[in-house]
Amino acid sequence: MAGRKTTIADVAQRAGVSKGLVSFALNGRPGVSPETRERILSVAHDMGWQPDARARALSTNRSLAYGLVLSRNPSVLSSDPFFPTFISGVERAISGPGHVLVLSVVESLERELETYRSLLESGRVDGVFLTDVRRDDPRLALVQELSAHAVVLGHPRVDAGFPTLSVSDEAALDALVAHLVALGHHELGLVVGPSHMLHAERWRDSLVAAATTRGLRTPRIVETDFSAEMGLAATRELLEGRTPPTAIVYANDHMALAGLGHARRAGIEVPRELSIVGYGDSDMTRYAYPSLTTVSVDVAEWGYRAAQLLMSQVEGGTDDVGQPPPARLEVRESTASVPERPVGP
Amino acid sequence: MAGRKTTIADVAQRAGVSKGLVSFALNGRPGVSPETRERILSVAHDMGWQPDARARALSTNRSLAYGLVLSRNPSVLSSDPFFPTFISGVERAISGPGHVLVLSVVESLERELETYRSLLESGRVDGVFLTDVRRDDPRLALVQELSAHAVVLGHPRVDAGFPTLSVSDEAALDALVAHLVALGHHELGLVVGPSHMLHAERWRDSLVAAATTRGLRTPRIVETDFSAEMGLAATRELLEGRTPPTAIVYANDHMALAGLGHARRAGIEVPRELSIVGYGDSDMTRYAYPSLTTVSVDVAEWGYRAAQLLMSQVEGGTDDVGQPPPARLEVRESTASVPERPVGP
DNA sequence: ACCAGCGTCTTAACCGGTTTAGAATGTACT
DNA sequence: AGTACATTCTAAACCGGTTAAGACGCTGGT
Repeated sequence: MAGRKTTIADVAQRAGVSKGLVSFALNGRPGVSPETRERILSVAHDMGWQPDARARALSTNRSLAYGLVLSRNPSVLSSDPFFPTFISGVERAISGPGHVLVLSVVESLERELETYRSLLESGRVDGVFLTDVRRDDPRLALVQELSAHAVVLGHPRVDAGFPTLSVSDEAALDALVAHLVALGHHELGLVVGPSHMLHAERWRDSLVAAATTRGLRTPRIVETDFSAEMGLAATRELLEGRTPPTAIVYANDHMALAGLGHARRAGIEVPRELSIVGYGDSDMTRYAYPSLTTVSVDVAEWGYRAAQLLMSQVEGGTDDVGQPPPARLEVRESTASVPERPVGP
Repeated sequence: MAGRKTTIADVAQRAGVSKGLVSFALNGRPGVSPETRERILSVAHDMGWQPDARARALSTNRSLAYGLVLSRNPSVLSSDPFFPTFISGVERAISGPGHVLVLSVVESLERELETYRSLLESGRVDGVFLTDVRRDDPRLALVQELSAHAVVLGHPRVDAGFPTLSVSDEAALDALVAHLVALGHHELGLVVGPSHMLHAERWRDSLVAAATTRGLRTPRIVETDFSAEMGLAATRELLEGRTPPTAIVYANDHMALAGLGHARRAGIEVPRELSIVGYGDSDMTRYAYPSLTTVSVDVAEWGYRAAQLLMSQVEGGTDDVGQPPPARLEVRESTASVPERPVGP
């Protein structure tokens, strides 16, 4: 009894009109008399008609789908709150109009590029999100070559012709440095992300700039891949130096938490002997002890706007959805006055 | 100069054959002479032909896409390592064959059901993953009604006719209880997930069973929604009771970490005065201080097999991919001998 | 009475693949 | 030579929608 799915032709036959008219009626286009439209709609409803996404995609040359490809390695990905949050924002924007997100996780940059290419060339998606933009990122060239739609997440330093959406965090980072300076800190340590990622580079530059304009020495910098493991190693490296920093700022929260764990294990009291600062304001920063001072970024809103921007790009509109709200400093328990004597052996 | 995408018809014309034959050649089907096949393939390659996923989906009635709908609230989702890890496993299985994952995040159970329905009815996906199965879960009826393909993540207690894939954890949970008993613990606290979720219920039952068979009193149980926030509240509730437990087992790692934070804040030393156990073995358990004793679940492998199973279901095959490896107890620093005197005021 | 113009509806092509029926050709067998 | 059969290929229908072009009837103006 299940039978075949009811198609637009079934509806047309039952309503006694042509396929084309049914299509017009269902899409609310003019040229259908009110009574007929009414009848078609009710027949379609009675028959439980649902549009076939594939057929529609083929004839309109629109999939109503958007692609996101993640190339972070699984272990970083698992503890990174960015993507789940970002995605939930994206969904909030696209699910209303019935659009859909195609997500891909890959293990290498080559596969990442291939995946973007195949998603776009096969017409599976109408546009893509580009996150973690790198220097000379081949994805920008690819998207341009395919003259596809894209939204870049990151900072406008990227000179590609794509709309860009970024959370401005200079002010928050400057406020953070001001906060640390007010607490008496002179020696900052920075645990940064991979320098080939533009946003990691920019984050570092913002902090260095804030530090120097506020009269601090150039911070010690250790580069990581954003993983908790490297966050831990970076912490150790910083603390074992000749003049260990009295405050360490991490490029994400879980590296900061790993650093916090290391400090405690090494018998260093946080924040009395060492101040620790995260980035992102993920859920766990609130529940750690001490709770983590961090920089709050409204990632869901970022995703929401990025999706809106991408949709409007595809529609050909030039809607300006506006930039997401700037980052905010969130002072919690992990930062305090600098200890009287430097930490260390 | 970009021009239109090259279609199969372009290739046919250039190779001097019919559309149909090109299709046969490209799909490696018999009935094409070796030389012609060769020629067609090389022409297709030269012209940079790529199949159009939409057209193929329409004519084959297969989208080569699979759906996953998450209905957890964004804050839980952001710190939950399950899904990113699961998804990375899924991707590893499906991306080879060129299939794709459609991900959706919704805010309510009604929307969840609607989303599954629309994904399946519109033909956007060929099958779905069902996670977090609940009692009388309407999704099972839905999938059956649509006679769609699905793989259930969770335990075979579900009597639906769908293939089920679950990580067996009874042995690990029993080993965990044995471990705690060996350390002298008598009073266990359990921080469980929502009781309407079958796997939460099952997790609780397994632990209660292990506890009673090992001669412990029935553990105190507090139910949560898996969020760190409720994990914290549950910890407080347990510790403020008349006879507080000497060990608390949490249904996931980030609740355990929140509990750990609370204990430390309350001046309770872990593990000297209180043992804490997580579940899932997420990355952060290693980097916390003390590092968290937990139950290790190979979620990526679970996702990998689930995807394989789903693909084989859709192909009509009855491949048995086998169950994922069982959970393992991972003893770290957060469990130790029971304190001489009970904790508390 | 005629034509213009409008609103309503149908026809048929089209999107880019897959697939079935059958044509054309060659080979083997009787 | 005639038939049976396999191989290779073509033509055309089909998947389920969208959409351009045009048919048809009605109204109103002259």
